[in-house]
Amino acid sequence: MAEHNRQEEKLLKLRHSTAHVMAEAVLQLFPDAKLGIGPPIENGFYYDFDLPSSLTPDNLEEIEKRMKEIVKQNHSFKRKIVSKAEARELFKNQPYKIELLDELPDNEEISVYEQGGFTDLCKGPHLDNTSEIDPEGFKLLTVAGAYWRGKERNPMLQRIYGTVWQSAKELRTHLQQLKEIEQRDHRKLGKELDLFSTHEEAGPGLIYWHPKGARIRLVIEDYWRREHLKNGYEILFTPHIGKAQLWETSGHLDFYRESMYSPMKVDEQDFYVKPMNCPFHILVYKSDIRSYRDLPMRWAELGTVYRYERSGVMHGLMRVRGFTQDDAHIICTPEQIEGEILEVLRFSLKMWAAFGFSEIKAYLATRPKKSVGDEKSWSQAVDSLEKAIEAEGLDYEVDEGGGAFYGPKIDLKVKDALGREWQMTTIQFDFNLPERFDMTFVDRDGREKRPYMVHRALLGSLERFFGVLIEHYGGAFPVWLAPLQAVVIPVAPPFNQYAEKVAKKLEDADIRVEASVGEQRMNAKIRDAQNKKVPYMLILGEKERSESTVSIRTRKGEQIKDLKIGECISYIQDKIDKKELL
RNA sequence: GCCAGAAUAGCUCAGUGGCAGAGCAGCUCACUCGUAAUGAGCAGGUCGUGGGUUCAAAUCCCACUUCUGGCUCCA
Repeated sequence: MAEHNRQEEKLLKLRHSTAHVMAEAVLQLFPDAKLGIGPPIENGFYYDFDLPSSLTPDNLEEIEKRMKEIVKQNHSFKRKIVSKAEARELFKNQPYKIELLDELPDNEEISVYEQGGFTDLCKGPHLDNTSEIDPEGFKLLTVAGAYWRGKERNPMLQRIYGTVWQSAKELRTHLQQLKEIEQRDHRKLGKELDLFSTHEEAGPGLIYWHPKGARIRLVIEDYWRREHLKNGYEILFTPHIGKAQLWETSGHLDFYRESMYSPMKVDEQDFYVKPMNCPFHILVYKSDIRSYRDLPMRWAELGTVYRYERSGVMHGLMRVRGFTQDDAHIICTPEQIEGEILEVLRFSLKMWAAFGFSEIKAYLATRPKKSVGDEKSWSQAVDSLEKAIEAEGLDYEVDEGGGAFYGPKIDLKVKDALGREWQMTTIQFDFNLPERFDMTFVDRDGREKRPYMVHRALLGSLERFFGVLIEHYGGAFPVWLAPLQAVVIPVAPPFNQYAEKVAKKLEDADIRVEASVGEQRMNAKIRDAQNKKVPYMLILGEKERSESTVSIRTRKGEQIKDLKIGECISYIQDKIDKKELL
């Protein structure tokens, strides 16, 4: 562990120091550049510059070349402590640095690092010498706009992102990884595999599910509904729009308006498209007097919501304006809450396992400064969340004060096949809506009491989940999810009839299958099926026809020969039932 | 929303002011072929949209739309 930390520490220094070298190179090439900040980040570093003109890819190459020269000059990184006045003199031409200086508390030690002719205001730590940077171990990747200190009112600087590693070999591995990420990009695969699209003429951030994508969604939804019904949930369907008054009661028009689509006027009334399902579920709750005997209520809905996202933030399926949440609301008594939370967490983990995700980390967000609800409820809520995480033995972090104003929450991040974390599941207390809607239940003592309410989405949204799923599997879905599970390929046209017969039998056994009886040659058909990432290709010719068998070729290229048709069907069905990859 | 870049055939892309191209996919025809591309032919475009400059615009300029990389945002 100590060794691990030392490695981390070393990488951090390397990255931070390379950022300084880049800043030096930029200043040499553009003496008027004003420096922002340049920290190390995951896999590399960035540095922000205020420059009179925008940087081009050619500039990046120049900068990179200059950096290599600097590195080879073996400058040492020298740390110096200076007074505020000295620092101010040192950075008199660097307004952003002066701004940072001004904000440092007076008692704090001010350090600067110097290498070659370049000095930067910096806490450190750094390497001892530029020679510790492998000139073939780094690469500048992209240039992007970034607001000074992340504030929208501030000027926009140009940020150069770079990656740096201890050796050229590690850099190559990282670049290979970036290529792999690009290959698996759900937008690219979505097009190649004909899964979904968006349309310029119809509006951004709105997803069209094509037959193959929709097929996968159907399988996901079917599984989701069945599991919910098996786990004590009821399923609701609610409308897509509601009157302004409803959103006033819920508080959405006060706190969430900028994320909502503009209202439409119908019969002199303003109607809003729903950005959330909760108020609708609450209306169902309030349609009757509820007894403690009725609780807990667990109501789930695949509810399609629309939220206004700023134009620059949309991203494939991951960030959209219209999406379907796998939403549910649990309404229960305070005594029931601990058990309910534990059940939700268990259910969630089961769901993730089914879809092939096993590395999961929890993030517990507690009470922020501004919040509603009493102290006792909050601490009970946080307590039940924490207990559930611990009972499931999940790795977790606490985000102190990171909860919403209306309640604490657990978010789950799942790790995909490339080791990237995605925030998906959220389990969220709500002390606000039950109050606003005056939700009650009649308790054992005959008195009306306020129930607890928990929002939860396991997969998050179907769109985003689908995006993650595509990238996790690189488009090669496990058999149970694959839109097409098998293709029957005759070696030549005379066996078309037998191919169709086999396909029919699989179809009767609920396997999604096609007979490839076109005029192409067998090799072309195999290639075609391979490119579509169909799990199984069933090859057949004279031998198979005479013996009523097939030969399976998996998309990994493995062959299983001479299976009777019935054996082939049970083979595939078994893989489907067990939710295996192949 | 902001900064920067991009948009050419269904897809991937070439084309820097002078007749709009290629490969794949599609269609037609031929072929009895055993585990990743058989061959030949045909068809396919208001060069994202609108305006401007020019004898002439895919190409230069302006606006808009959408996408990409970031920033910001995500009660």
